[in-house]
Amino acid sequence: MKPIIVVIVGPTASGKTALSIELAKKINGEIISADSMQIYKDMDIGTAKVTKEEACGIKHYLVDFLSPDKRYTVSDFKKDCEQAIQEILRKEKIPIVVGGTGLYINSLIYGVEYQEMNFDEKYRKELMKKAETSQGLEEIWENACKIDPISMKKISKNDKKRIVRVLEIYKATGKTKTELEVLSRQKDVKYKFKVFGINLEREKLYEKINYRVDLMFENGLEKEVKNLISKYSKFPTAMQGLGYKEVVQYFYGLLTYDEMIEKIKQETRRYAKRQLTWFRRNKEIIWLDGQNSLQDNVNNIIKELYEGEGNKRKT
RNA sequence: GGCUUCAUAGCUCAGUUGGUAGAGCAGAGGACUGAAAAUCCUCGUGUCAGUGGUUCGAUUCCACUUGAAGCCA
Repeated sequence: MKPIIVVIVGPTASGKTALSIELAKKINGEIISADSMQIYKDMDIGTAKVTKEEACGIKHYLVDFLSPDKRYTVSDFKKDCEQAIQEILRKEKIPIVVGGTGLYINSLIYGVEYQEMNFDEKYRKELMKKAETSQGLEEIWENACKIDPISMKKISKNDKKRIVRVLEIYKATGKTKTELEVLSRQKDVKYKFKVFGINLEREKLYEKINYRVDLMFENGLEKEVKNLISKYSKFPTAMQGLGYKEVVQYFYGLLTYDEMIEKIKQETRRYAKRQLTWFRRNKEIIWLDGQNSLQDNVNNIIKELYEGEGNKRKT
């Protein structure tokens, strides 16, 4: 029988961290983060990383382990996450995967298999440069259509990143994105995932987000960003983090202090909306009301896990 | 108190030489397989401040009322 893995998703500021820790205490679990920004070291406040006190001694995996000048991708996550799952299971504990990065979550629960592939930075830069002009963009769009018309049906003419990706895949592997996706779905999923989603009324969620951004500044986000840019010289992905780029713009005088705060709040609200769109698509998610008490939601989760087991035994 | 200007979508404002209106922002929905906190797609009816008048017809012209801003006392 496949081991059960608990997965908790939800938009930013919905209360995933607190819930996962309470749950871990109750069911003897350990936590694996599925968050594309919390992986980075020296980025604590802006990513709302768990603090030592919050963690209550519960072990967290895939948090705070990578230098911000390093690249990290879904395929790395998939590999690292499965390794962490193995390790937790070996200790006879229950893995709890928690995070808001939908792409990472999907790679895990749908068992996407990634082939070995080298990243060609020069080629990407070349393509991105071409894509800057509308003529160049048109050109690479046509190339991509010739290589992989099936994938291109779903990709907008303006979606630079995805067009570039189609070309990158072909250059690196000689296969099309469509072919790779077929290969990626060949293996069975190794575990049984129970996915829980936290949701809140939109207004309540936005209030929490706004409050959290204010708190980040009280806790010294500016100082954190200052330290970050003095310590590292390049940020292939870390500077995509919400909050970080806006503080940098503020340092350069491109935004006033108030504009910076408002922009971070707004971008975070939009991000939360995108996350909800992503998770709502997954019809297997069991939704929890973020306004319930932690204990209630922990109990709801445990009940679902137990019922799942019970059904298995009967059949 | 007098004069002037303004009053249109949640906000900032266009516009209609009289035939009931449209941008940006905000917001909403969606997509998503190696950058994903990224990237991209779609969506605009609102007593055109109120009341009356002129007119076949007024958000547009006129009068008054209300509110805001400015100038003069």
